[in-house]
Amino acid sequence: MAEVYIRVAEEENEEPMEIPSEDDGTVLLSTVAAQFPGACGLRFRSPLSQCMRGVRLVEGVLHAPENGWGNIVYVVNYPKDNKRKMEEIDASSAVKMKRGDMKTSDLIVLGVPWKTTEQDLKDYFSTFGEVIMVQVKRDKSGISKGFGFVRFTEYEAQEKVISQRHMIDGRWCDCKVPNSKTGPDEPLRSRKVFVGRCTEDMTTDDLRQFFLQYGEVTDVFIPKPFRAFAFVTFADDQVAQALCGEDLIIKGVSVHISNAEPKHGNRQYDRGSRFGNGFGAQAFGSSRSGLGSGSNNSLANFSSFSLNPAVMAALHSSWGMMLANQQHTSTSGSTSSGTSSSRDQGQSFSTGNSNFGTGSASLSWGTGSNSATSGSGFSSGFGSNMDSKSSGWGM
DNA sequence: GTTGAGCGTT
Repeated sequence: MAEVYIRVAEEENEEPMEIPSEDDGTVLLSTVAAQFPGACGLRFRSPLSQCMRGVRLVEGVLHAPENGWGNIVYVVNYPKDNKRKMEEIDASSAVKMKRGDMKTSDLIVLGVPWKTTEQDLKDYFSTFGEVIMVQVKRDKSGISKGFGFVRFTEYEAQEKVISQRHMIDGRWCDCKVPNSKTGPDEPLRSRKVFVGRCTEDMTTDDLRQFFLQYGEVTDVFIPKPFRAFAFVTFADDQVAQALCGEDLIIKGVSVHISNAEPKHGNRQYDRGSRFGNGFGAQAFGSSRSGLGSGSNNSLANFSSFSLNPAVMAALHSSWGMMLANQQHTSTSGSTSSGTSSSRDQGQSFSTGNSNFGTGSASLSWGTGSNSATSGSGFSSGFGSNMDSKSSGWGM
């Protein structure tokens, strides 16, 4: 895929600047931020729905909408919904940059077919960047354990690889930073929430799209077979914590958000994980994102609210809306025949990304008449910057 | 029907 330029502007009708994509067609947030300091994302007006849509952002990489970047103008998102307070933002995003250390690490490759060799893995992953290590884990007799490791030279390649699934020798594989690497230096409080009362028609993409309005989503897990719950992991633990206790409406169904309990056998240290419901006078001690943390004493009174106001707005406005969306978006054939045991490496066809962007407005979440609801309680606290563009953050 | 799969020679 060749490098292209996408048009980006500070506001919808301002003069756009052309910004280069990467070779794989993605655009790095850092590239955007180089021209628009403090930028935290992009949005655009969907030609179909005429609503603003968020550009998918995974670990600093912006992914084109389903039909490519096209010729439309993308609008820069800033923390705190467009009101530039550059000094602060610059400082915090600088911190953020430094913190999200750009070093590569080994990635675990899960679900690798028994027959796949090191060479196969290397051949496959080399399309993303220079591969400096691959291994397939085997038992004493040389039989593959069904997972392996890969390491890239470029961090960009790593991020890209983590952000998608991989078809390797006929199976879908996931790549992640291995458990052994996460935790020690990365605080890793609960960035993950438990989503109870899910219905069977909620796909991982549905959940990802929905929760994107609150913050960057790094993982969605839906147990199979259907068990009426799911897990959603955010990039920012404060977003996750803020949602706990909420009842949110997804596809017309009320789901309940609570803390994800530590997975059995997962020795990640957790702390402060017993919130009953949402906003109890819990000081979220964590603060791994620059937003609203540190230095800004004027927010001290709101310490338990020290979130992105857009999250608050989104939380608040998510009450009465988003009913009416019961249409099942052609995701049939998903969980196909029999339960697959991992022993025989069976794999059900869990359709990857079916309903993104295009599919004629199947997802009208979070958009629409937000501003109508925002007249209530919170507006006093955060004032002007959330009324006109309440949906600007996520979608 | 409200708590997840699988995680590396040491």
